[in-house]
Amino acid sequence: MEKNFSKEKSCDSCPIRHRAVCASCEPNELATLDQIKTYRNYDAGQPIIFAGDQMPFVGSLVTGTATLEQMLEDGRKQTVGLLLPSDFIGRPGRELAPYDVTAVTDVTLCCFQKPKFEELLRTTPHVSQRLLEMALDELDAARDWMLLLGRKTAREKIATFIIMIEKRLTHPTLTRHQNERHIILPLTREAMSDYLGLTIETVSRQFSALKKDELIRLEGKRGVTIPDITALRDVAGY
Amino acid sequence: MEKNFSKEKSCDSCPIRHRAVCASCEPNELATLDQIKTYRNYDAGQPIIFAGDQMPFVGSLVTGTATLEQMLEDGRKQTVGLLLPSDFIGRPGRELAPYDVTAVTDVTLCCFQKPKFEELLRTTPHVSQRLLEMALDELDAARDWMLLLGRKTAREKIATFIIMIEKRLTHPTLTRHQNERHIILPLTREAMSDYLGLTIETVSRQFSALKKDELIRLEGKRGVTIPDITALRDVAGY
DNA sequence: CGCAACGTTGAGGCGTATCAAGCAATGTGG
DNA sequence: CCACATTGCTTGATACGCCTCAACGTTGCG
Repeated sequence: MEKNFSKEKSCDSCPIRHRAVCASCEPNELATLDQIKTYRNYDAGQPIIFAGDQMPFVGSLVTGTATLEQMLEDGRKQTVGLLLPSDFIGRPGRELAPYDVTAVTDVTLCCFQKPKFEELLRTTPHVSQRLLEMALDELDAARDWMLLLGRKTAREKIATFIIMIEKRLTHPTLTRHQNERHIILPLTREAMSDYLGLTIETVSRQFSALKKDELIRLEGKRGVTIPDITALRDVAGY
Repeated sequence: MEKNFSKEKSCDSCPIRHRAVCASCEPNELATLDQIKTYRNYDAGQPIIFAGDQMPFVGSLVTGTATLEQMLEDGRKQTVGLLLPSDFIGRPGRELAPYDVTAVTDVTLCCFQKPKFEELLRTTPHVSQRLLEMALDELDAARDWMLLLGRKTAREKIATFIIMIEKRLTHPTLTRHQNERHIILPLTREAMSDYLGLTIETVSRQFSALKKDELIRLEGKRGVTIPDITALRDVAGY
């Protein structure tokens, strides 16, 4: 498992350099960040943060996929955020973690000690502006997901999820045949069910139904080919 | 209907002075805000902003209640945010409104011209810090609502909603008998159903059921007495 | 091979949506 | 002041989508 990042890597070669919280930093600001950053690795399935615990750090997800999740006492679980490379983890100005964070694939984080990062926020407007921008984007994403959870059918939920993953994982430059797309799902059926407010069985059934209607093809457990993405977009209700 | 604010009111006597985006402003910063603010009034039911339209201003809700809502083509609607006094409306750095904003009671806004407010954000760290803080709070609220929409039963949804309204509207100083509370619902049954991802009929039935179980008493259409708020909290699943 | 983890499929039940009727409060015009 | 319409809410009967429980299939690994 050595596609992980070593502690010595510089920000210049960082794959999320231009999308993460550091995106709009000047070279000198980047140098400051460079000094206080540490990489951490987690294996698939490992917890990263527990809800209610002290948060030792904030940071950016560099590689892999993680989920933000919330539970009810009786075990019902809802995933409230999907963290992909460049997403920010943690909240400056708050002691305790509000949600569980779990690695769903192997994960590398670029972490900053919280007090030092908060200091930076006060002195580096580029960082605090970028963080506000990212927080507002996440707020929009959360609100879009509220429409899905509250009003969409199981079929629409699955279609919306596939479209969303395609949008976030596919490079816009690499267009294949006009409308065909191919993705590797970053989540298991169970993780998808927690994200979509469904059961694992319903997720499975809807994947089968979309396949039967030739809106998707399945390759193994994780691979999905979308022969006509506009057709799938119609099913998603945008 | 002259509980509305006149354009001449100063920030000193503003009811949301210490909770809104201006909360941590110094007197001189407040003076700047004072110069660029305008009050606007809307009647109950009136639209404030349409999704997709140019946003002419940003601002704070001073009095009344408004909703942020999103619609699917076929008319299904989901309320994605409840705006109460001190909440911020609009997003600096974005041209178009992402959601419809509707006044559900008579509403007064304290508006700032967008370009001038954005200028202020760059020059007044107290404002941008406060805005980040508020955005992160809203993000947490949206994520808590995702748990409700994705995993809670209709009964739990109604109980959670009542608890949430009680928390946001009741002054913490004014405690009545230990566990008894009284609220005036700011929303109609229909607006509640859109917020909770239910139908109006289900909302009505669950209110009746909670009443039958003596967890609430209903006074007219909008009044609710909660004889034992801890009991209701148990029903809400917190 | 045997087992564990993940996924699929089927049968039946439950909770909420849908459709429909009626009630209470409020407003309107003759 | 009364007939009538309107709006917001409640209640009932029925339908249906998703959940629950259960069995089975597939893949990967010790």
